[in-house]
Amino acid sequence: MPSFNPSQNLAWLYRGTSEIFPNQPDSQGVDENLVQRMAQTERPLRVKLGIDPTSPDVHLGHSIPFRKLRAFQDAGNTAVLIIGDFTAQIGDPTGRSEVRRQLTPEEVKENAQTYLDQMRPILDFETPGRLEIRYNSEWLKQLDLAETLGLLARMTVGQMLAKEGFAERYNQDQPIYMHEFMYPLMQGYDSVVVEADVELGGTDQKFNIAIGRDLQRHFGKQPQFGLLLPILLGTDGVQKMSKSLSNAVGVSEDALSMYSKLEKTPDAQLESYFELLTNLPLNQLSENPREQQKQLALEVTSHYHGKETAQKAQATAMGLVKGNTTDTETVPEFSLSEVKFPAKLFYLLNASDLCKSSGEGRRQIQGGAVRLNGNRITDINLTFDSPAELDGKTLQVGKKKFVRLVS
RNA sequence: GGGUCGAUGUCCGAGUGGUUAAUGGAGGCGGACUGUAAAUCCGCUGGCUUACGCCUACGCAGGUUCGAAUCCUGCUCGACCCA
Repeated sequence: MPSFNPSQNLAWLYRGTSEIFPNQPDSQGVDENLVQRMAQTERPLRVKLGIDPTSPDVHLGHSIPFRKLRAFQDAGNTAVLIIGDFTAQIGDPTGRSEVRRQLTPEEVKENAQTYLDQMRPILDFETPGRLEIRYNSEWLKQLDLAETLGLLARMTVGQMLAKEGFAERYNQDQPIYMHEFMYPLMQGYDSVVVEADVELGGTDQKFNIAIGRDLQRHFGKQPQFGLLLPILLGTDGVQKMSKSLSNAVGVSEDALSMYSKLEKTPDAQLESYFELLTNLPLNQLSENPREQQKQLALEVTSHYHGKETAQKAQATAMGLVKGNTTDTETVPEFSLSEVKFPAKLFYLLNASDLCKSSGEGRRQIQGGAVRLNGNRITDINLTFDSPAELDGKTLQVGKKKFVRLVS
């Protein structure tokens, strides 16, 4: 049973929350005031979060609703995680998404598993009754045409076209396929089936979550609350965090690169990163932005790698900047055994993934970005005859990409 | 179903027979500066371990030409208008 008490500190609920709806703080109604719903419901609330199993790469942006979900778990509620294996075929039409390839059940399962593994540091998987995982193909696959039409009949074309993603695409003369209109309805139907009390999502999910409420009412269920969380901006501080925009910090990245990326968080981004990615009290942060960057990087890296590793990463990162290549414990290794010698330097850059192509490797060398053990190298044709020449040395591109060469 | 227009590199967008990986912008990467931030300035921004060379590129497939992203034919896809 939830041990919720309205008088207790609700900071965990509101921290980093963009909007809760419906929201009538003065109301005693369990359908209008989430606090009342929590207080008056004699069972754990069912808090729903849907995930898209198309890409198994999870970054800090994805972690935000999970962190909130964890907070609900800790308050005694049940996290209902929906794996959107059926909806994944369509894709949420917020962007310019198109028809997607249907994933095989095996792929879905594998992606979902990978996804969950990466969320392990965040979510409570252990406590009985705190986590429920469902695949939405379980019920969506069963819908027949009559039922589907019933769902479609809940919405007008005008309402659909008012949705953010659709409106933009419509105005930009981009194609919108009929079946994409089904996405919000299917997501809403998920809420009906799992009897969600609360659905978490980014602010871009408001429309979909609202439809969930409509459908729940239509099917005679108690409507859910929507709890919206801000979309995390990427490390560029401009666009939302996304792997394809290469401004993301992956939750499964090694400690050093995670630390290094977060350490250069733009000043303007610091506060929201602290608010959304840590539990640190915001009024106790250092005044100095440089110190804040370090604190943030250390804190978040600790979540995923443990405090000790995070501290080592910090020490290594600070050392590497100064050209110190001795304390390289947390620097990823690259084995020279797969390389054919003699080997050109630019080839090594490519092979070790420091550069995306050997062409880029050449350019980086020309641009003065490449260092070996801290010494800048500008000779494009530099060639090494044997692994022995390189064993134990640190190869670096730019300020944050390092690799330790081992034979 | 008919008509009109359109499809170019990560994105936007020039180019409408001829040195050319293809103007420009954005973004990205790198350098200087700095606080591994911002701002600013500068450079790079298809691929290839044998690089004054080879390969792949302007929706797809053919064709015309010494030569095409640019011309022709067919196809695919999109937008708009008409039905």
